[in-house]
Amino acid sequence: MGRGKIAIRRIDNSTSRQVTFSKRRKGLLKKAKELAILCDAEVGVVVFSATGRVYDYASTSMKSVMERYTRAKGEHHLVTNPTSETMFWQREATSLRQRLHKLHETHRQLMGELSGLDIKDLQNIENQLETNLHGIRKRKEQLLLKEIQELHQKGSLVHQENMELYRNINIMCQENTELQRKVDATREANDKHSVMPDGLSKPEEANVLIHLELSQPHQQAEGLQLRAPKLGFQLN
Amino acid sequence: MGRGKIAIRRIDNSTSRQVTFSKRRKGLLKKAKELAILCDAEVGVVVFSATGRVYDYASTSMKSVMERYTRAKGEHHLVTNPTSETMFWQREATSLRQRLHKLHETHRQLMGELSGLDIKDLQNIENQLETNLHGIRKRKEQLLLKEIQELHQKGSLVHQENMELYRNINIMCQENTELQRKVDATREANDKHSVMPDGLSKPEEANVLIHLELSQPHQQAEGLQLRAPKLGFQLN
DNA sequence: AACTATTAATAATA
DNA sequence: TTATTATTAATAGTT
Repeated sequence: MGRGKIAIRRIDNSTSRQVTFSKRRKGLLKKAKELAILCDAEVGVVVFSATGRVYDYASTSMKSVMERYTRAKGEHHLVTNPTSETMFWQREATSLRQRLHKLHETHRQLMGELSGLDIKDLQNIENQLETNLHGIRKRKEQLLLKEIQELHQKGSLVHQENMELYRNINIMCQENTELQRKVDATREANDKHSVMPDGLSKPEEANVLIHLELSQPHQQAEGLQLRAPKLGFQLN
Repeated sequence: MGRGKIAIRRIDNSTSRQVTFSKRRKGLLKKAKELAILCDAEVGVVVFSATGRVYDYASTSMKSVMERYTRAKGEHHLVTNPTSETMFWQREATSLRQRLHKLHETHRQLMGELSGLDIKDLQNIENQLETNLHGIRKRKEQLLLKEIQELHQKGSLVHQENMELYRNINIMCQENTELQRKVDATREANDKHSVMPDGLSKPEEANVLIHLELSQPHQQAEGLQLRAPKLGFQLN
């Protein structure tokens, strides 16, 4: 795969050997990485140049790769004879790794990895998903309903407060009117023995107050009709 | 460098992942070997498949490579120290346990364990599930359609066979009739110089044969009308 | 380091 | 798994 074909034997020319080493080392590590990613494999590569420099790649960690390797190859004595405690943890790790792998598979299936499944498998997963979807939606609905209920309660409280305020306003209005009447009555009594400075000003003031007295209850009733019934409906 | 370009990420399809693993593993080990030979390097490669199988290459020996590596990387006696080895596996187990736990959590959520999730979380999961459900259904539909198509093809073949059989029957009928005519003609010739023993038997036989000859094509046509058009419609 | 003409690897397919 | 083949990727030789 170059300008020419080369035989696979030690390159004599030192320079071109160096260059080739650099290029091919890069290529090898790249391929190792790709293999690990594409195929879900654990990969470790170690390269020593002729001059003794080290280059490496490990998809997980070189330590993990080496430990796993020696264990898989049954060459424990290469390292120190493992204690029973070490062996316990090794077994633990192996077991965990298997469980993890299995769960991963299952999870992948649920997440849409469907190749190699027949109709029956698919049907099972579909049912499972539908059940879960139902659960999710039910839960979501519950949460939403709860929130709505809370909002209604708040609304109801505010509404009651409103009612209270309207009542207060009404009372104050009536008090106001009462007071005005008293004021008017007092003035009338005074007018019997004092000259009126302006013939038009008093009647006008009185008219305005009467208008307010009559219109206030009307506005109030309208306000209640607009809000209270609506809230009442939503509460159910 | 194949029929198409592929992105470097885990291959979903399990079969093609396995095939790719096999090919690329071979390629990687070959490249490692070439690098070692061409450039006078010491090379070690270890590959674990997703299922846990080990593959390796070492230009010298894996033991040599690993020892040289650990030496070069800073006198890690960790590997040879039994206590640290135990600790390594403990850490490994802990790490695996954490990953397992996390995946379990995710999985549980997907499987309907919903406590502690807010509306937003739920919405996300719902969307995820819906997407997956879509995928599942699409895949199911594909499989079913494929099956239907295959059945149609089979039906079509059977139908063609039927047509063939009908044709054969027709031909045989005609031959039969022809033969009968010859028989009749021969008998008639014989009758000219021999006395007929039974005046009714000959004409009856002839009638029956004529009836068969006429009725067979009729049944045939009916059969075709019943089957061919139906298959034709379903095939589209 | 770039640049390419070539070879090698391999993805899709059977 | 194995084989084939159309393409892409790697790289040998060169600048």
